[in-house]
Amino acid sequence: MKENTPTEPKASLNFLEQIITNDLASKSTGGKVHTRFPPEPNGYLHIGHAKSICLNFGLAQKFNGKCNLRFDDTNPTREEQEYVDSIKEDVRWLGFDWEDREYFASDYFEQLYEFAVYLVKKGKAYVCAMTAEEISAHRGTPAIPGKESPWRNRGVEENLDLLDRMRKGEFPDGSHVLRAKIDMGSPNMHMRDPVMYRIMHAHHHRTGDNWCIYPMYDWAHGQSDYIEGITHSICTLEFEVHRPLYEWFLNALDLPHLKPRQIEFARLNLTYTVMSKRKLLSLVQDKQVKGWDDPRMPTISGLRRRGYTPASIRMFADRVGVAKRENVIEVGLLEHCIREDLNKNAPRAMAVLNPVKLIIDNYPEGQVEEMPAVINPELPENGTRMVPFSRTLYIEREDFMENPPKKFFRLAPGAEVRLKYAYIIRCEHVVKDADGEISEIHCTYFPETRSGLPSDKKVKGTLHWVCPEHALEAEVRIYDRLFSVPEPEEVEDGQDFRMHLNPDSLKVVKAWVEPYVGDATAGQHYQFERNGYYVIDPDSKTGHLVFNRTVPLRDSWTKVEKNK
RNA sequence: UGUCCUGUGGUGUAAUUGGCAACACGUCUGACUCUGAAUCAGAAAAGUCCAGGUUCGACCCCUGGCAGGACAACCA
Repeated sequence: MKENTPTEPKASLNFLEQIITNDLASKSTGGKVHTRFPPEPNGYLHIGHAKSICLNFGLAQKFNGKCNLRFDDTNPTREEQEYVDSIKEDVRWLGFDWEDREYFASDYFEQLYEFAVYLVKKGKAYVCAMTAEEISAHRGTPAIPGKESPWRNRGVEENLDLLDRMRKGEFPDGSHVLRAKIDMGSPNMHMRDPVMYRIMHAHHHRTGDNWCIYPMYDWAHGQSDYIEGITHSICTLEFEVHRPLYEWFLNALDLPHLKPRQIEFARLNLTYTVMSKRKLLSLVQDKQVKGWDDPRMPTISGLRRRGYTPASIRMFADRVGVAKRENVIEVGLLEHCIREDLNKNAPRAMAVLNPVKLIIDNYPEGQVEEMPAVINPELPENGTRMVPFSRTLYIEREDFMENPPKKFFRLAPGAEVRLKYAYIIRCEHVVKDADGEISEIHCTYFPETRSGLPSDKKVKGTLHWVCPEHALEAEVRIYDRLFSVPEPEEVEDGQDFRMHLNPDSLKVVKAWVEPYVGDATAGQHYQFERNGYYVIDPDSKTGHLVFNRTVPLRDSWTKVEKNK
């Protein structure tokens, strides 16, 4: 089937594009742009990472450069192959290609070690035997300068020997570290002799037991960027204070080639959402959600299962923009992006989620008509599907009111509406059960108003419907926002963000859907007309359809009602 | 009582570098409609954190405040 692919030109440049444009003009990066997306494989990617992925790969695309995928795997105690796999799947799913440039910081361990030896020989690094607690105590606070380590002025030969023995495994964890010799009095904490290597006798997912010393982030990252020929190393704001250190290492190494430059941007925040890995993990562990790919999670795998498309997420990343100021994006924008994509591309179907029986008294018993229905009015060339119509139907319970308010365009005693793709009907009377609940709505139909026939008869409302005889039963999972307040992380001391969990974030209902969706497979999107966008969940099996609600249609009627 | 970063409609991002603020989402009207969707037309909404200064002219430059954020893992 044909699909709509939205593209939009962008006039002005964001601050990253401006920097790159200038660098290109001045040839300061050799006329090249080379970025990287550097996840640590210790968890699942979320929508915030998607922003970074779109930024890094997008910038490379826009300026005819390249973008690497690099796993920042310098801490063997937290990282696993499982995460490497999920990250690759997510980046690929988002639509980006790192070609053969799949790298791991752990590939550079040997090179990094040689760099470290160089710094030791230059007198710019030393082995320190203080405990973690002592180092911490000596470091001071942001407002109070630190004190120098007693080991700071050891000779080069001794440092070399100690470093060598650290690598060989002669020392237990925590007994020594290699530190850069910078300035314990620096107002920047990160410059107070930062740790470069720590001893960890741990098995690494890629290097196995080859190493028992592992580089710290600050020591590994910039040098990895350099090794890969990265020109613009784009990261989030919290690394801003690390930049002097990033540059210090690169300078101290007296490197022959072009040095990368670190540029920071403000991370994504979303209303009604938490984004920190720790908090997301706690939701999984406490079983508040069913896993990392629960459709309520802001993880890429969760959004995918929810029914978000790669195009919608890319569009979102484009529209939120990039800057250096803290921001909180309204989820409404994300929802708008998926609606825009799905409106243009998702086939329509009729589904009734909360049925009430409707009987057309003057329609021949036993007769079934196949009504042609447009698959997608935005893509008329995709044709029509046939929907069976009969004397007894299901319509949505909320589409009928015995005592309707004014401007209620739906069904009510004496009122006329169109059944979409079929006939105009008039409600004659209702039948109630013992509890006073409406069990049948009786109507008459006007044969000359059959869809497609010329008829002057006009009605204000159009209802969707389903024929119980032919409809398929389905499980529908109606998802809503996971949190009930815009900023769930804003809690008072002693309170927990989980107090803001939305108790109604998932409702499971039984529904009836028209037959033509029957042979669709997991991941297929639909618009249930007048209701919302849905996607077939991987749990779906033949004979047991499962749909997830991605997002409801905009609804100005219930909005009007609510505002009363 | 340290260092660094950031302050533009409700939200986010612009203003081609000093020429009286634009776009998107949202909101509100109205049109159209066999989806109360989509689409189309229109409106309200900031005078750019504050106070000075430079200038014919400041969101943009200078000075001083104020507010918010980041930084004290052998995490990334």
